[in-house]
Amino acid sequence: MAITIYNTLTREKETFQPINDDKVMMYVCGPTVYNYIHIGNARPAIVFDTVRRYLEYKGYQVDYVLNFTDVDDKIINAANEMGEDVERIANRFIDAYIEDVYALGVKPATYNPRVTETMEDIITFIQKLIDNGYAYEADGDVYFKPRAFDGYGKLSHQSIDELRSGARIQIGEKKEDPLDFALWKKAKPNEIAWESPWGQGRPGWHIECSAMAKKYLAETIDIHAGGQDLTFPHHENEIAQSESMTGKPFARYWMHNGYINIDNEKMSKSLGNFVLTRELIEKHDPQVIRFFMLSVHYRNPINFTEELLKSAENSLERIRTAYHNLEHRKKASTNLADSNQSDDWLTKINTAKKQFEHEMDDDFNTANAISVLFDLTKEANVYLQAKQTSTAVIEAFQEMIVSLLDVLGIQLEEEADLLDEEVESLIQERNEARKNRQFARADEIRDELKAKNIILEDTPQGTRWKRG
RNA sequence: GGCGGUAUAGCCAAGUGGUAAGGCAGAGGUCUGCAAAACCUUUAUCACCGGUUCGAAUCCGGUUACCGCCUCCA
Repeated sequence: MAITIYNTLTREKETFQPINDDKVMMYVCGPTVYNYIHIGNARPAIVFDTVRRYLEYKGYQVDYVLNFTDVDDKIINAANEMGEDVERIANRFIDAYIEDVYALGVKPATYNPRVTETMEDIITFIQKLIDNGYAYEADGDVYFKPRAFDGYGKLSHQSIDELRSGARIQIGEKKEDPLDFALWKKAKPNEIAWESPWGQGRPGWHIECSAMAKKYLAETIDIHAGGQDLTFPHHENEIAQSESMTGKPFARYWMHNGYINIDNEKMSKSLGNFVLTRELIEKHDPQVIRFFMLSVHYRNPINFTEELLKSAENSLERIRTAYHNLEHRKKASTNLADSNQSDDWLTKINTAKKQFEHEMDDDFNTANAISVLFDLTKEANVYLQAKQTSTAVIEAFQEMIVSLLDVLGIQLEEEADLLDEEVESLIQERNEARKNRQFARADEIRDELKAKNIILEDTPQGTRWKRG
């Protein structure tokens, strides 16, 4: 079955058909690097990484571009406040971004272009827009004229006149029309700047994405993604710039993720309720954070609370436990079990795979895909109740769990480390005690180990342990 | 004012015409020396009103509440 994607441009789910049969060109708007990222920034990173992983799972080669906005007003302000130069600040927070996001299981992008490294292309791009009559220079600034572009408003589904009547648009002194937006900003004295045909200055915010997508991908790309709030004006402006420049559609599918609220309130700096990703990672397993984010459809809002995160942790633990119980049982398994019966289970496992794909095909419905994982977990647990199990079936369960979790970007912990001799011998001693029905001593040992964070579980196949 | 979103059990969350997935939490049971893990059972007519339909959480109209974008913002 084909993948369908909800396209903001058409407001419909559409069958995904990339320009090239086996390759996908995907562009995701990255961060402006003037601070550590909060969990709202982490959501698109996780969500679109999952989209990318699924596309790869389906056999596509994905060229994934995520840009860093490493020069703009906010960074310049931050630099002034901190008394550092723009480049240092940007580098520091780019490193921090990469650290945070990799901890959350996000794969490295194919390209991470930076504005400061794309200056030539940006300037060429702007010049072409001026030459073609879509933009004009005014005292060292360059502005784009949305009215010159026919399709302006098609992404956010606003008519240009309604936008105009929006009371908050202010007329800049140099703009010919209040809707015009900056492609190039003249440098203030002593401000970081680049040489251009219009004098010293730096790019406006929107032009970088148009230039980078073209440079690293193509004039028409497959998927362009970002947070919901970028729809207007950022993405609308990108479309205007790119399509004015090339005369071709900019992106075929536009994807936008929903917001995160904190305790049912919008996360905002003025409310002081934003949660930095790195602080959260210090306190919580990043895999749990990722699992939590994916437990809601990417277009819906997520409410974040510690309680909900705890609930997600318990949920994920169920899958992990099943995996580890399979691992423990594998040692006692043989391949002598009735093969017909095994085939039934292998069929069930394969059905789960198909179901998982079906859900992911449907606009990356990770919430439902996760429920399929729970179904698979349940099947595995039921299977483990059998007196005799087949190694092949156990391994098939494990492989499927691992491979589906991998699509979601979640890895199970590595093989549990070995216990030291002292603990081993305590477990031995406890088993002896149990054999001799000395339960008081047995329980004592169990409590003792529990205090060391080692939890014992007795099964018909022997005692298994895990870290608490 | 324009555009859009959301309202489903104690909590979270899927579900765009056919009689409510899944998870967490709770209760009862099975298994266990006791636990743990697991399994079984158990908890909803889907914000409200009206309409279309043999049939609607799902379509249409209206109401209410909350939220987002229209200005930097994931």
